[in-house]
Amino acid sequence: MSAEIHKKIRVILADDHPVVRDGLAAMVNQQPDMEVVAEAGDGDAAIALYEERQPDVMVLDLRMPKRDGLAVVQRVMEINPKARLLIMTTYDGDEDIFQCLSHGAKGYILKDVPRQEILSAIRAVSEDRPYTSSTVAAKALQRMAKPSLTERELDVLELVAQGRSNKDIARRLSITEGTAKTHVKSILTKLDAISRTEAVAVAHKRGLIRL
Amino acid sequence: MSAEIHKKIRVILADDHPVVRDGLAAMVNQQPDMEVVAEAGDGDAAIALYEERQPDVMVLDLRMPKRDGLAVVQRVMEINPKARLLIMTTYDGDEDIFQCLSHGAKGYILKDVPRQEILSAIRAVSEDRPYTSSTVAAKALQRMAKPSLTERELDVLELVAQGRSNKDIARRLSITEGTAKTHVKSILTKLDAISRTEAVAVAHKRGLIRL
DNA sequence: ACGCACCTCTCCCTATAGAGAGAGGAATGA
DNA sequence: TCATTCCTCTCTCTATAGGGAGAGGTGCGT
Repeated sequence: MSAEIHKKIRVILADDHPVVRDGLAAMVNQQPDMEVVAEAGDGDAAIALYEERQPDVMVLDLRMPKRDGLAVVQRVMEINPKARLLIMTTYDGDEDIFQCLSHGAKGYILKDVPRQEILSAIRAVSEDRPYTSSTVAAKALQRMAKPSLTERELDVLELVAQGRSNKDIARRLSITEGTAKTHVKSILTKLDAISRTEAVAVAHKRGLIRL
Repeated sequence: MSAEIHKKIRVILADDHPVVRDGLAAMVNQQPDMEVVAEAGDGDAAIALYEERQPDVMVLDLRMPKRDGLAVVQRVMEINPKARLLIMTTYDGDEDIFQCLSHGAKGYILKDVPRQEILSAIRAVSEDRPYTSSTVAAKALQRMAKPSLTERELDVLELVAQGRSNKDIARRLSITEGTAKTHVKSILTKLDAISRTEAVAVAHKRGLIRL
């Protein structure tokens, strides 16, 4: 083996699909300048392995069992504010992108990008350079111009998305029906929707809710 | 243990994520009894390559550009009613499973299964034995007890899911509002939902609509 | 102490949704 | 031919949704 002066980029892969981990690991380990030091199949494992192995880069899927990618980003950034995290996922909703990037993820790419781009992204992030494709970045910028929902509104939105009536929502949240309507109304306004069903469609597209 | 004079199982992989194809291809090619003879990144390519290479097994993702997995199943079964297709996807809705299996797919597995199970499934399907994990099979059976939506109802459902009003739906489908309401009503009955928003939630869970 | 955002509640009003009970025409297959 | 399913349309009636315009309480940061 040729003695490299520089250390290899140490990578952790976190994705709940074994096949994806295999594919990525093979790609990464084939590169002379990087290596996979651990793999995680859920969010808790990702956090534990991050602390244990202190990798240069962690590649994260968003939807994982136990703890989703965003929660992992938040926790890891608490542990190490200089962590270098690359989100690699199929979800391209404004909200997911915006939340991950604003919580400190260094890059965000979609799973359908060509092999080479994934490796470029890992290298960029390892050097603390942000890597986000232009379409993804555009969505994050769009999202910044949109009003955020409050926590309570998100509570209500989730129930609306389940098809609950205002009366039902009120009961579940221990508020009056009128208050539930008030929340629904501001949700409609913020999402620029005419009906609750349209609000659900918009919210889903933006990644505000997971059905 | 009979001498292995048999030809290898010839496999085509169809998935729009290069990483997944890589992972699968590596796994398959590592086996002594199977080999990948082609890879497709979209539905049209999958069909074209199937005809050209006549593989023993085609592994299919459901959501692909140009033509989705179900459409590929339908087309390939027309071309060759004895085709051996294995669906490998993240979507576990009743409808997807039911439709694929009833159109002749031999197996249906989820992407989060362990490596070994994927290989077992490919071997089973290559021998024309059905392979479907118990939880997936259970959903297909559940689905059989549920009423199907008509084509027109699916048209309406899609617009309902976009948040359109009955009046709007009527305009777009060139029918009266009353007729739109009739369709919505039977959708609600068939999906066992109280409101249109709940119907959308149920339809999404079952895989009747893609948001 | 003040503004500010949020959550809560109220009253009134109109538009829409959804239940119920039909009925006619077209296509399909037994 | 007959039975069935689907699509279309009509009617009435009630419940719910959603717009408008407030107002009182909290907690927060300045």
